[in-house]
Amino acid sequence: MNQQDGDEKMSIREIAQKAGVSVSTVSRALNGYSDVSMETRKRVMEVAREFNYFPNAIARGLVLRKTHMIGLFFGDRINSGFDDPMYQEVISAIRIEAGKSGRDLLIFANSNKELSTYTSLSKERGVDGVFLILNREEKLKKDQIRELEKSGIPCVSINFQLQGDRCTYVESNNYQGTKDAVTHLIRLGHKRIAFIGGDIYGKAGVDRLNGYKDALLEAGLAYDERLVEFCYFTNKGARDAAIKLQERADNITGIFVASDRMAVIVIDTLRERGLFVPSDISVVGFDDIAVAERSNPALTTVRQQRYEMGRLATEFLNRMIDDPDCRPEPTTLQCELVIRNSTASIRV
Amino acid sequence: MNQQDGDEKMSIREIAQKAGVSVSTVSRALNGYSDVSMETRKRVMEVAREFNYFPNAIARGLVLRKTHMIGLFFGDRINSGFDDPMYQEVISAIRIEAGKSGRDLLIFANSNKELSTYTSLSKERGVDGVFLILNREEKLKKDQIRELEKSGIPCVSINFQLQGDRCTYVESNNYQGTKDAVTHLIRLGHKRIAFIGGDIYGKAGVDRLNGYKDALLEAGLAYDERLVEFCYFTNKGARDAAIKLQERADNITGIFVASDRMAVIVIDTLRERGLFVPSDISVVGFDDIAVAERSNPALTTVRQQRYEMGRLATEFLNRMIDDPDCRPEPTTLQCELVIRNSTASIRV
DNA sequence: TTGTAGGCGTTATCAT
DNA sequence: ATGATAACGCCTACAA
Repeated sequence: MNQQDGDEKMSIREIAQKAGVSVSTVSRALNGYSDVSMETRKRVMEVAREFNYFPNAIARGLVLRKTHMIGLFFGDRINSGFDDPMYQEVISAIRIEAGKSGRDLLIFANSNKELSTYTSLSKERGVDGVFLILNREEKLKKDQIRELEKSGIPCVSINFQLQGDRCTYVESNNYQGTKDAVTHLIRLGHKRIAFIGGDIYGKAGVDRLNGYKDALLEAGLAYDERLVEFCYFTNKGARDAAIKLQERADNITGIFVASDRMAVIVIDTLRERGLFVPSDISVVGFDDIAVAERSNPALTTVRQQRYEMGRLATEFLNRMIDDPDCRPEPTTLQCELVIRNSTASIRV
Repeated sequence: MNQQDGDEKMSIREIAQKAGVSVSTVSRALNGYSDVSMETRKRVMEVAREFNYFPNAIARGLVLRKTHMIGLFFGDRINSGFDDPMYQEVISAIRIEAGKSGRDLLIFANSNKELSTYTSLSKERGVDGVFLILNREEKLKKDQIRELEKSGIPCVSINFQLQGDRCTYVESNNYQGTKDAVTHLIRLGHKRIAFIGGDIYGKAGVDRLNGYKDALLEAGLAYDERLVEFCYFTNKGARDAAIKLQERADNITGIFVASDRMAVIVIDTLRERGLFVPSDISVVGFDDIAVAERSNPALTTVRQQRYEMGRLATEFLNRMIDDPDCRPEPTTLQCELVIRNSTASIRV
């Protein structure tokens, strides 16, 4: 009705009409097929531009079975996804890298679908592939994960294991990172070193515990169960763990904590109880998020390559999407120990 | 081909067949229409569950013209979206609240579409509404924003103005927040107070500058242009601004900085130049992100209601999507001055 | 209460 | 080089 602007509904049909060609010719011209005359193509492109026409991605997705959308599953509010500074940067990298290859991101958010699974949700939305960024969910939703592994949907996870023909994962070297951290404490003269882990159910958790054990072993230090606590990456968990540890085992002089967020809470808790870091106790964290550098004392921690994790994960997913037979090897990224002021030589 | 599991393609047709009814009956049964017998409905639902059937959202979107997806436009890498801790929490809130009303989030990421606009991208994907979380883009992409305002697409922006029948926005009270911060400095005895703004082009920037000016005015202090600097919320910008200010105007004893991230850099820069906070200079930031509390000295700052911004924005967008005639009033949320250790009484 | 048929906007196949 | 036409999976008149 409106002859001024190319607004409102503009379908391929109107473009065809305005350009005086058939619908299929428009499609071919716009999609860069070769079997269309220069002249026609030019005219079609002009009309399309003039009326500000872009093909409807929904209709296209229906027939092509490809949406150029990548799905993103997060864990719960506290532990991952948008709310964890560590994963935020991974996601940010994913967004940028996925964008470079012409894809958008679909964040699965709908919480009214109790019966749905990762697989059914992915199929409903028709995403070309998915990222899994979870934490405790890997234990809680084991069945869903198995289903997804077998679904044939290209899938990459961060910091936990996924196995299947069309799955792979990118992780940090949690073993080495933890071992380096604990060895650092040992070199500073610490012998009673505690371990506060996030969880013990996934590969990452196990790797970290093993890194801790092996560091002790190599230094000829005995492994003592009473020095080990787990909590689900929550503030309260960290606090309780610190207290429990301190009540259960005295003369602890060093603590490895599985995340910077928890490490900071541990330091607060110790301080409340009259123990100062690093003069009384040394603390080393994990992740190297922004607060680590700024907190007081500045945190000694294990840096994960956040951007690279996201970049590589995206590269892997892209490859799997583009080639059905490709299954990139799971990859482990090195961590780097960043020494700041929360660790010090043991007092003599 | 596979008679064991309900995997692979399951369309409404197969369900209809298995249930011994027509396609339309399945559709009606699953969508809770009343004109279908209890018996039939039950059978259909059973078959659907058994074969793990969920209607394809793409096909559905095509015919219904509703995707239950909400689009999200971010600014560039540095300033907003996933990379700014302040906006991350807003986005997190959006995700949760949108999820409650049964919608998923589409993050526009594709960077190979130079010719596209917010409007064309939104129409292509068929999102039901969009959020705009920008910063400097509001200046750079003015035309696109105008187009979007007129497009009829429900749209809510955060911390900047949007006008149109189907647009609204949620902002912080940037004027009052800034005024409170500067007044706080004045009460501490400061008279030479500088202002480092993020930008001056949007309403938020202007409001903050006005808050600064009015605080001075009410205290009978003169406004001095040489005490005002702008930078685009970048680390380098903050650093340069601090240096410029210090070289241009001596005896500054207080600085208002438009974001915590910049405030922290300003403090670093001053320290490098032999000026200590708060003993030599008081600094107050904006946002109250996580580092503010932990940084050294802990930052006095203006807290924005991040979760509430996201929640309210989502509520507004939901309303506009559900009711074409609804246009929620733009809303301004109060800020709270959080006093910590980066501000102190002026030395006598 | 149920089935039939048309259409949502696009691409792909097959003619021409 | 171009044009009909049949999908893609679903919903919704309309008819029965």
